[in-house]
Amino acid sequence: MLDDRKLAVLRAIVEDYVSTNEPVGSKALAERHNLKVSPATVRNDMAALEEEGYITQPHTSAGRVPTDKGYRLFVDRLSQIKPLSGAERRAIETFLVGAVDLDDVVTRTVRLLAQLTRQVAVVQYPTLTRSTVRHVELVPLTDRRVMLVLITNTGRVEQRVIELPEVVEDTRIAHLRAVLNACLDGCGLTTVPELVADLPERLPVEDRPAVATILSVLLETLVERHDEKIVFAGAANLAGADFSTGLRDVLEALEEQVVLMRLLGETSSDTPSALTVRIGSENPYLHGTSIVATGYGSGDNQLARLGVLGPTRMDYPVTMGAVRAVARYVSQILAAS
Amino acid sequence: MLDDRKLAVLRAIVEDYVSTNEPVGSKALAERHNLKVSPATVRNDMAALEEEGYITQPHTSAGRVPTDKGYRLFVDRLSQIKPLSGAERRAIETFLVGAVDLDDVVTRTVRLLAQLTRQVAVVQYPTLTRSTVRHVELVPLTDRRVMLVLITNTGRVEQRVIELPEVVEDTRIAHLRAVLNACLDGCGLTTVPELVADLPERLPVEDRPAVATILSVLLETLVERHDEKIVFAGAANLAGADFSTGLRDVLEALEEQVVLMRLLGETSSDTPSALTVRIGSENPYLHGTSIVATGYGSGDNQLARLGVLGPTRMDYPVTMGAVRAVARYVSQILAAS
DNA sequence: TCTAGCACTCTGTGTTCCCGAGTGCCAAGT
DNA sequence: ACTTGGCACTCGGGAACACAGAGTGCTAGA
Repeated sequence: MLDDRKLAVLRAIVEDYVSTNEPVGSKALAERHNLKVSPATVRNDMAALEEEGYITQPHTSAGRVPTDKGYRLFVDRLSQIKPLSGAERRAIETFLVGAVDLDDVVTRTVRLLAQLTRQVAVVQYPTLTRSTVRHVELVPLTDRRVMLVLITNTGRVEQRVIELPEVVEDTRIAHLRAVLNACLDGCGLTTVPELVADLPERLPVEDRPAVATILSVLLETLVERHDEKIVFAGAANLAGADFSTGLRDVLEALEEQVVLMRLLGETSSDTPSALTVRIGSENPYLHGTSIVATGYGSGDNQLARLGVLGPTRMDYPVTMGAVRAVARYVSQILAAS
Repeated sequence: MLDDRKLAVLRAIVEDYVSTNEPVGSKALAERHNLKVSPATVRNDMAALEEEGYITQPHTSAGRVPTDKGYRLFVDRLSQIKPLSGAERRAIETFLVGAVDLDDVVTRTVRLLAQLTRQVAVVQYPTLTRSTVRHVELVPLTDRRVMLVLITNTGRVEQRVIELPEVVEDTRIAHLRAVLNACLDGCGLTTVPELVADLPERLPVEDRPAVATILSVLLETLVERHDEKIVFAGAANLAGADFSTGLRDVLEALEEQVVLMRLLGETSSDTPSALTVRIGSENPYLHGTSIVATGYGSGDNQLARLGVLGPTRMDYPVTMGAVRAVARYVSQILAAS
């Protein structure tokens, strides 16, 4: 059905269209790529490719443009991920080195990725799910208020101000802190609920109301942040490219955490570290845009996802290379800290 | 030079142009607003206004459009800030109530403001300068690493991982923590440097290298965050409006902290709580856009600034009302917590 | 199976034309 | 001294039209 030459033609069409942004005709194709056949032959192949739904023509007398299906075939079988240049590698290193905390790592990463791909970069904050408790802190503020600070092994810090139901002395707070840390230090966040379940019973009865309040806030913090924060950068790169779906829709999606989450997520959960490419109408919500994403995190402990979003007409090999490289570097940085 | 009627004409021109986005002609003007004069008279006034530079015409046979100078006069003398409707007030309250921490307050505020004004909202994080230390925490991670956590009275939390030059026992860390808190608790951040200056000398000599390291990181944290974080929301609202300066430039400015800072800031520092309106070419960097901003924070303790950014052709009375109202509510929330 | 030739079909562009909104100015009216 | 109606003028933008050029599909021949 699709012999080698037809595939070569498809590849050429995708490459030309991506670089010129204009429908590509048979003549130009036969010249620029050294297929050693005439335009007429190319035309026949194009007719076949169109028949199969890999390409289409905007109007009767125009060149051909790849369809989503065409891009899909191109990504799956006709292209290979392009590794970064040395200069780009160095840029990544200098950019990420010197990040002072997790916030900083995420911010730098998303900007870096946007700059590298000249598209919109999206980075999900590392999820709490797989991380462990490094320290729990209870800071007395007044005699009725304490601040709960939760520090995880990924460097994330969560804090909450808690109104206590009754006055609690500082020494008791200090005791409770010690108990909590003894109980939770180093434990996975998902196991926290069971670990603290019997805690009130092991403490003096007069402390129980306060403990209950504190624990409920602690648990709430865990669940609440379970749906994660996502940041993006490079919106300016949208200005040039035109989307079939309005620019407005894209910008709205970017600011809508939930939508963004679904765009990034929805991965084949068996291999989270693999590159996911979602092309055009394969996406929920935003048709007309493509997404290249991957998980990051050290080794088998995948923390979250990052990726870029751009027009369907994007340079997939280069973009995939950049996303993969950045994910690796960030994983490395996070593992080291 | 400018009698009352001419001013009324200018006001009418601004209002019509803002609502229709089309150059407004003498006939339509005389009809829609009940100036009780004929189009011809209006034309004479328009000629005078144009002479003075308050309005201009895109081409010879078109209606008039306000100039930056015209908007300036309108804002300063011809309009009054429009208070919010009851529904809008309630929206603000329900939106801001239930924010769990400072991050959350800022995030909700910026979204609220964007939604309310249908433009791009910008909020600067409360600055550390005027705030005070509520608690300093030192958490041992390994025997060579500690985490420094700084909590301020505005609910802000800064953390840093510190590599110590030598192994330090946990008890010493605990002691140092106590010393630091005794020394700094409740003090203004700006006074921290002097307060800790003689600290190494008051401690055992063998601890001094570690203390020096920790203090340097602490001081660095203070200065570094002095230039502040800024967030924005509502970029989707840019999609409709067209800017004379390219959309791309605006998006780039939004992602460039430094530029955004200068746009928000640069206020008459004597009355930080007053509304600042910067119109078109009055802005640095982004001509063709206007900015309505104000300081927020409790009473005389102005913490930071917030505002909105939009096309020069914006509804100033409404926008100013929204900005002022949101700033007040946020100040209230922050003061209460 | 490939190639060359040919007639056909479009889009995009440049040209021309014309309508109408809006203006500026002048002379007459209050 | 201001206001008003009248009038000629200007200019942008849309409609109508022609046309060149790129690209295609098809058929016949190598």
